[in-house]
Amino acid sequence: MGLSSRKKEILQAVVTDYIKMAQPVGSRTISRRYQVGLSPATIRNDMADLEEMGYLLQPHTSAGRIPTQKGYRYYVDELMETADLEESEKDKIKQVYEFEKMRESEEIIKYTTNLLSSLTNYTSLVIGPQLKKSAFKKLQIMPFDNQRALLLLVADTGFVKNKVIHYPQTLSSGELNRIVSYLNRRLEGLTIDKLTSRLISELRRDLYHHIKFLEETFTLLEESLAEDERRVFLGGTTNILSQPEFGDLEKVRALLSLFEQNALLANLLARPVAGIDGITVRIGRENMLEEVQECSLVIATYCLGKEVVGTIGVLGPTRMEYSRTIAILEQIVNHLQKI
Amino acid sequence: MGLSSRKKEILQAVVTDYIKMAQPVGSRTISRRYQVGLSPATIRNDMADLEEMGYLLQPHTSAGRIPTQKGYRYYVDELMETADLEESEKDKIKQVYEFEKMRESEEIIKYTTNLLSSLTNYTSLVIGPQLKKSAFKKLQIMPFDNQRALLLLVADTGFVKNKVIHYPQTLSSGELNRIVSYLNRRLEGLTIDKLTSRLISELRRDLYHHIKFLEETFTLLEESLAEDERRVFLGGTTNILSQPEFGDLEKVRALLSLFEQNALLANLLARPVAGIDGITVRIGRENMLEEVQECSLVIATYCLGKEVVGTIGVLGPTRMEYSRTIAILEQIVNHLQKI
DNA sequence: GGTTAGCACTCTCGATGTTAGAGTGCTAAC
DNA sequence: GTTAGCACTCTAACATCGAGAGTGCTAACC
Repeated sequence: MGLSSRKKEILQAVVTDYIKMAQPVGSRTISRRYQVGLSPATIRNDMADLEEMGYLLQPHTSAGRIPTQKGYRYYVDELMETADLEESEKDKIKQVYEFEKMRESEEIIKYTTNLLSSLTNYTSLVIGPQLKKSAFKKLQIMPFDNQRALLLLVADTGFVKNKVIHYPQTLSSGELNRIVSYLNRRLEGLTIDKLTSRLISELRRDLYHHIKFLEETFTLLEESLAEDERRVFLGGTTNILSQPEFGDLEKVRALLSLFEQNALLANLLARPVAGIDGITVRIGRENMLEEVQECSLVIATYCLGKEVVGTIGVLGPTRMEYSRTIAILEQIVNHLQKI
Repeated sequence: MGLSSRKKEILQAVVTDYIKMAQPVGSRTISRRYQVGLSPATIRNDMADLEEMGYLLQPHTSAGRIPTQKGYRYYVDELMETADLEESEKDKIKQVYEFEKMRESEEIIKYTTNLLSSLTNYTSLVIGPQLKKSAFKKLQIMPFDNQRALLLLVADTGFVKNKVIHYPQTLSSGELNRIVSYLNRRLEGLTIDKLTSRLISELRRDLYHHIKFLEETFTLLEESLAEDERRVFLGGTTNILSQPEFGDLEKVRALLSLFEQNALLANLLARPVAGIDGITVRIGRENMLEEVQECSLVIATYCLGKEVVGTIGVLGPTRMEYSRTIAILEQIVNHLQKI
């Protein structure tokens, strides 16, 4: 892609201006607003070339140009300068995580979504640390009456899953205790994702006379795995409505109903092929879902220790302030890693 | 309000037709579509009267009439006929609750919101059984290491609240156990809303050397109270977008951002002065929040035993299918009560 | 007196026409 | 290779117009 340095400059100017103004940018605008020292006519020639190469397009014959998705991609990969956040913004981030330091993880996630959406003015998506990756700590059964009991599953990261289960009246409390302590012995210290169906059927064999009762227990375990993976927290879903590209109610509808479908969202955030600094940018049609083909998604993953534990992303129009968004994500991930 | 029976008939026709068609209804339409046996001219006269009395209004001089909020109120209170649901709809409701019978309460709530919004095509709001009203079952502390522990609060309805707390290293495990069992003894069987600040300070006095540590425990208790009361589950938030009255993006924005604010929503559903069958209808400006002054809210409460435990509501345009919505709510509440 | 037919009037909505402005592409000069 | 000039194109905004729907009023009718 050997773009001449002048073409790069012009492309950069177009993208920058369009991101800021949300309006097709013409040759005159560039020559006035950016110190390229070129006349509109020259710029026009280069813009015509850039259009032919697929980086720009004209909404109609006599309008300015707007970047294509290819244009944004080139901008993100090659032209974009890294942004600096204002001190006040850095402080804001810092405060949130200092103030909320000792809260449980769901709280942290919620605060993160809010923070992220309010800083970026786009929609934020956060997937928390996965139960999957944390180690099994304890399983406990707490009887209510002689039919129902509360089943608790505790992970060493402080996660708790709970479920009301039914158990056979024939089961004596001594027997129950033996089963529970047996399960605890077998599961001790395992990370949850080791709890495969193989292990489960092994356990089931060992405890075969209580199958029905245990079934519910295992169901909970399996469910927590599946469910946990999919739970996406959203923030600032309305922010995206103030973007001029969403003047159309149909698009809004499509997007909002996507927001109601956790499974799809989880998919959207999944498999980020790490780019620079572990941040991935997906522009328009690079996203698989049709509803967001006019949107861009900036995704970061954060780690505790070595494992990737969470994903955090920002969804905005393709005309997104990429560099700023990336800077904000980096800051936030930094703070999250410390917890 | 002595409306002549003919005027009632006409008012009813206007409301019914407008609810179905979403278009101002004229005198000709009424005389054709409804068998009142009157000429348009007569109807016009009565409509002019109804307008003067404040039940109808004209969007502009030469359009048909639409009901005012006063008109809807009169319709709901006096004219509306109770609707019957289709068998298939009743079945749908039945199936959901049979299939999900044994699930935990959060699941039930989620399924209810979905069911309700899909049946009505409006937005559904559900507040679950309040932790407040359930009885304290057990408090448990599970140490992770010598600084942090997991605090579990279990209610007899199967609710679990959990929090990671920090505790002083100086605290021996024997002492910890004594404290926990002391708290359990004191709290046994109390409903959570009895756990007032008076009781807390009493407990605090008794255990004054461990104040700092316990502080976090009590904070959790108090938080669960407050938080729990506010948690509103939403369903079908996008449904409302397909209503013609929300063609305006600004209204949509206002409404959707309201949906993000749980506290406001909880307030909206609060203090329903029970009407017929425990169902309350709030039309337009009868709602306190500005964002929903062009919406109507139909609220039902459901009970387990004697206490009111939950609230369930439907938010739609003032031009809502009141009778149908009420019928659906009644059905669902019936099923909920059985659980 | 209540009801109806007739008619002139009003207002909206969509289609059509017009204009100003922005931006282009091309050509010719620098 | 760059620039100035100019004719051309397209959109967005505004005004104009006619059709259609529905009204209010008046006068006739039962």
